[in-house]
This record gives sequence, structure tokens and C-alpha cells, in this order.
Amino acid sequence: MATKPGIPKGTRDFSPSEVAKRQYIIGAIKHHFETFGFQPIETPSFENSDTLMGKYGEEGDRLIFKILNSGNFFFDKKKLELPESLDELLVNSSETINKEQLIELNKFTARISEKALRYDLTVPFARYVVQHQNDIEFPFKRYQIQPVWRADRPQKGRFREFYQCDADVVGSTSLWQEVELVQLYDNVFSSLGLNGAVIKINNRKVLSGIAEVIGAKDKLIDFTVALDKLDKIGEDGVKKEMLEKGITEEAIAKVQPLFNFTGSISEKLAKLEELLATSAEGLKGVEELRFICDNVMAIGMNKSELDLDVTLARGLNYYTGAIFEVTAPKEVAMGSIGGGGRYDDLTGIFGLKNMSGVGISFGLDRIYLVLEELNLFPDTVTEATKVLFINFGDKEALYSMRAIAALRSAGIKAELYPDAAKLNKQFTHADRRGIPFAVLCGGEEVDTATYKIKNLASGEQQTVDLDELITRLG
RNA sequence: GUGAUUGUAGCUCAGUUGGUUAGAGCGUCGGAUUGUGGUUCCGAAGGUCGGGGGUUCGAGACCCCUCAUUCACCCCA
Repeated sequence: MATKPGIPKGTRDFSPSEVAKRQYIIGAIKHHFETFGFQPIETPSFENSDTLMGKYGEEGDRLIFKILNSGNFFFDKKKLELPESLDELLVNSSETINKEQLIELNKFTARISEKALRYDLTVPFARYVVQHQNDIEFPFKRYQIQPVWRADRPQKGRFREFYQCDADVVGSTSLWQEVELVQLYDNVFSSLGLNGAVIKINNRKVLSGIAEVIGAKDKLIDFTVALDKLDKIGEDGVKKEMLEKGITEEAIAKVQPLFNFTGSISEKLAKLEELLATSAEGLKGVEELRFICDNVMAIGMNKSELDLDVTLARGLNYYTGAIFEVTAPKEVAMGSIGGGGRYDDLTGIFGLKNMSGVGISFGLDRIYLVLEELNLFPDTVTEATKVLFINFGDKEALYSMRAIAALRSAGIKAELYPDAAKLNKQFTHADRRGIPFAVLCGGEEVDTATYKIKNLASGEQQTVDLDELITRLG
């Protein structure tokens, strides 16, 4: 029985035109990564589970695709033995799992699954840096464009297999890196023809400072997660959530200016400086932001905008300094198309201390959707074959093939229809492929050493010799 | 993990309070048309109505279970 064709949920097939457009974006990103001095690395699709587990929080661990041991490993009886404490879960699946059982389950899982699919590019990069530290010249600027996998429940714009395009610098705490990364964002988006991408910047130290000032230092995560939703659920919604999380009304009142945070970047910085006057860490964050923003503005931007956004709180788990996020121009409601930040202890989890990293990431899929919506893909991106030779039979095909070889040497994409099918069918094929020219070589043309070239858009056709044919298609 | 949504031809979808042989458009294939396509006309093939169970004289339609799908939340790119 034939199996019904299908692919796992959250995965996608890409058609030739989709691949062409994706390659166009990747090409632009790669080009600018390289002009900024980043070098490519690649890491395996799957890592040892130990490398990945516990690096993304409880939620993250759940979303890691685990690979079942294969081959002889799978039949190791000792490894397959299920702990007694889990028996009741097998019998009664509605039973909720308790903490001890969870630990047992994790141990069991670790025995039958020793490898897992890469969840992001940052952790494998950290592993790479530590493992190859003797061979790396620091500061190390690397870029990496590879797919990652998450056992998420897919929805609009979210997949279980998707590409990340990351550029990171490790081994330097200089804020000039942050300045450069803003420029890198600007260059890539500007070269893709995207006007008005907003590069938002914030600083983790500022967020910590705010939490310190309001006396809710232990609730930093709750506070920033709530604040991050400002443009989504509004001022009242955020306040309500903060109250629910146990942040006092008094504390919220202290940061009232943050709920209506407008003005130029320097005005915003002044406001923050005032607000954070009692927090040394907060003031440090303001200084960092000022350095980055002042220098970016002094150098100048292309077609993007820079904005200071205190509601930016993404990736709090590891960011320690600058936080970046890029949103699409306002006219397309697409949200984030890139993000990044600085993490002071990138490699600590693998035993290499004092190695600061800062990096950014491009959201390929969303950039694709934005360019599509704004009709910014150049027509040439999807152009494939330039000319199709109509097949009249083997004798004529041989004659055509000689011309095709000459055209290909001249760098022109040319091909022969493989079968001597009805002309009707061959022309239809050319149309559907979007091939702009057809060449007819029948008995007459072979005898006179000529070629009949037809422009499929206009319908015009002319009989020419080989040199003229190459000129016209070149 | 939570809450919804939708499953009918290769694709997009109709299908009336439950009623005889489940339809359309597009696509595919053939023909008009073996030296001229993208637009015309004619014809054909293509269905376990997601799966299982139930109600009924009768189920694509109603009920239960299950699987899949899409969307939102959580989280994230």
C-alpha cells in the first residue's frame, strides 16, 4: 500500500522559488557578516544530551528533541529497565507526576537517549569555544547559519525546524562590538531594501537597576516579563500582572515614567539617569547605553532607526549587558525580525571563566515574510533557465546540444526539452517554468545552420546564426 | 501543558430539518492541433466523506472516542 505523503508538523518543504528567495536573504546576511570580519563555523545537528540539557531552563529542556539510542545500545536491558517509582504513571496516565518521579524519569530518559538535536546555535558555540580554546585567536568573531529544532507546538510563524543566523564575538568586553553589531543590523536590512527597520536597544543592568530602585530585586524576572508586554496588553494589563506577581502598588508608582517613556534617545537616557540615581548598577547600564547610542549616531545609520526601549527584556536568562531586538517597519505587523545581546559568562557552563560574548541573530523566516509582503524581492532572484530548446528528434537534438554547450560556456542557462513531444506540450512547459526564450531547431534550421529564437512574452521570432544567438541571450 | 478550530477528489472548497448514484472550480491525462505556447472547445480518469464505535428504516451531516490540522495562551526565533 502506498503511504500517504506528508511531513512532520512544524516542518516545511521549500519550492525552487522559495529556496531562491531564502538564499537571497542568507546571501545578504553572509556577505555583511564577512565584511565585518566574522568567520563561519558549523557544528553537528545533534549534540550529547549533557551539552544541551539544563541550559535553557525547565521549559527549554522540555522542548529539546531527544534522540532515542539506536543500534545495539537500544537493547541494553539494564538501561531499559523502568524505575519502580514510575510504574504507577504507566498504569494511570492521568496521575500527575511528582518531583521525585520527575527526577527518576529524567534519569531514565538520559539512559535511553544520550543525544539530542541542536536547540539553538549559542550553546553549541559556547561548547565549541571551550573545546577549541587553544586553537582560537581571541577576540573570536564567528557566524553560523544552520537549522535548529524545537519540540514546540507549531503555530503561525513558529516551526519545529527553522534556521538561525547568528553572529557573535567572544573574548572582548569592548562596547565597540555593540556599536558594530547595530551597524551590522543596519547594513543587512538596508541592503535588502528594507527601510525603517527599528533596532531597539536596552540594557540588562538598567532593568536590574529599576528592580533595585523599586525594592523588588528578587522579582526582576517577573517585573521585566510583565513590562515586556506593555505594547501587547497595555499599561493597566502590565500593572495588573505585576500586582499578581506580588510587586507592590507603591513600587509600581515609583517607575511610573516607564509606562509613558517617550522622547529622543538622549531625553530617555536623562530620564533613566534620574530614575536610577540610587542604583550603581543602573547608572552603569545607562552609561553603556549612552556610549553605544552616541557612537552609533556619530557614525550614522543607513535606512534603519535606533530606539531605546526599556520594555525589551528578552532572553533574560543569560544576557547581562546590552539587549537588542529589531522590529519590522511599522506598516507590516510582523514583530521581531532579529534579536541579541551580551552575556558576560557565555562559556562558564563549560568551565571557561571570564569569557564575555555579544551577538545578534537574524530571523530568516520572518524577514522572508516581510520582504514578500513589501514586494522587495528582486525579479532576478527567481529567474532560472533562460532558454529552452525545442526537441524535434534525436538528429535535431544533437544539433541543439552543440549550441547549448556553447551557450553554457558563455554562462547562459540553457536546456533541451528531453523528449520529442508535441510542440504544444514543450511550449507549455517553457511557459510554466517561466523560461523567457525558446529556440526551435527543426530540419530547416539544421540544413541551413541557423536557429529560430522566439521571445515567449512577445511572440516575436527570428532566424539567427550561433554568434547572434549567444549575443541575444547574453 | 491550557483553550478553541477544522477534517469531503492531487489542491481550494460546496453539499439545505438526516433521504436514492457525493458535486464544482483548478490541476492531471487524452482529443480538436505531428513546426508554434501562455486564452478556446470536447472528453476521461480520479472519493475507505480522517479512523473507530453508536443513534436511525436510512449518516458526509447527529452523539461518543480517537487521530490529524490550524489558531491563540505559556514560551520563544
